Amino acid sequence: MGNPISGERSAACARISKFYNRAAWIDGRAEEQLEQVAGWPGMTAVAGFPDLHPGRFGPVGAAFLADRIWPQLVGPDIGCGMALFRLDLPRRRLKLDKAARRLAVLEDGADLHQALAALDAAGLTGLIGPEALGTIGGGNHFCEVQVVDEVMDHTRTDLQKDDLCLLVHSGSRGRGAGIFQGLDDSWKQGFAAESDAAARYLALHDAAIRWARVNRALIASSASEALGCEARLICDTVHNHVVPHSDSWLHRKGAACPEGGLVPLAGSREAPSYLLEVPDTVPEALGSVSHGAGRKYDRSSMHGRIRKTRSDLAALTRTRFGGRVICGDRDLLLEEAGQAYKDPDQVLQNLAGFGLANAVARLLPLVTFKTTGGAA
DNA sequence: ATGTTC
Repeated sequence: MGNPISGERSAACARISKFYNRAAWIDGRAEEQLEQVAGWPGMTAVAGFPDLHPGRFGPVGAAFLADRIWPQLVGPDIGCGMALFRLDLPRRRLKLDKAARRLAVLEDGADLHQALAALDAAGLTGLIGPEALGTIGGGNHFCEVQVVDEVMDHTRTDLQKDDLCLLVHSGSRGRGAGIFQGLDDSWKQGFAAESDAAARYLALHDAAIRWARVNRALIASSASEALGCEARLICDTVHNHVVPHSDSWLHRKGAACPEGGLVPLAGSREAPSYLLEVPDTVPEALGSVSHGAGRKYDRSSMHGRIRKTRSDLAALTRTRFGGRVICGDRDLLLEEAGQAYKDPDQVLQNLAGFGLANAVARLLPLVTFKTTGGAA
């Protein structure tokens, strides 16, 4: 990665706060990245969370406070986030294989009329189009039916054990990536807060954020319609964005911004997810918290960790909870295997230990939808 | 991450 300003030595390193202990699985390269970014010009504070892992331009699972805007600390998927919905479908009415088949409608995206109406309601008409709206995308994105396994704090939710939920992880699809790639090279040194380049970036960024929220809502709408029920939003939290924060700019990269004091923490297809309450009482955490378990192993290394026989790959489509995984892309199926991710219970233990979050509910995966198609 | 693509 390296400091993007060659030759310029930063006067001082930002304050670095690490919210994990020795028991946490942290890749040394991610910590090196955290320390390097802390030395970038104008950086005043950085926070690393227990899901920390290496990224392209800096670590993922971290928040960065600076006097300028660094688009690479938001990354290409501007507006990516996790939205959790409650489904008004009794668990006994969910047939896993039938649900798995019906969720294939997500491959098509949203109905065009519905998409245009949703964009209009979000004030995006004329700013950003409906193409790919309602689609999940690739990588770590998914739409997952989950069941509430236990409610730990009934004061923060009306969820009950055995309720069904939908967790949607998606972002701005090609929009954010296009915005990032379309920037002139001056982004490599950060945008001065008052510059025209910053204003142009922020306008596009804000539209991508809103588009990504609409995208998650439409994914949930399509999924719940396919399952014959309705989805009610619990919270929708963004984890890739830059926002004003105490006279500076707060960058979140794989670090969630709570909504109504709540955040979903995604586990994996082989591990629980959690609904967290975030008291926001630790200023060094920069109003942020983990959005998931975090990768343990990078994508390429997963190809050497799992055998690719027909039966080994078939085993990846069933989970230890008896759940289903729909992923017609063989590479993606193993790159996103449960073992590629850290233990969410360990992540939660660290967050709770530092006073950043408490578990409200534990949810188990039942149907993890990625894609029907892809590589043969 | 990606209207990515050997």
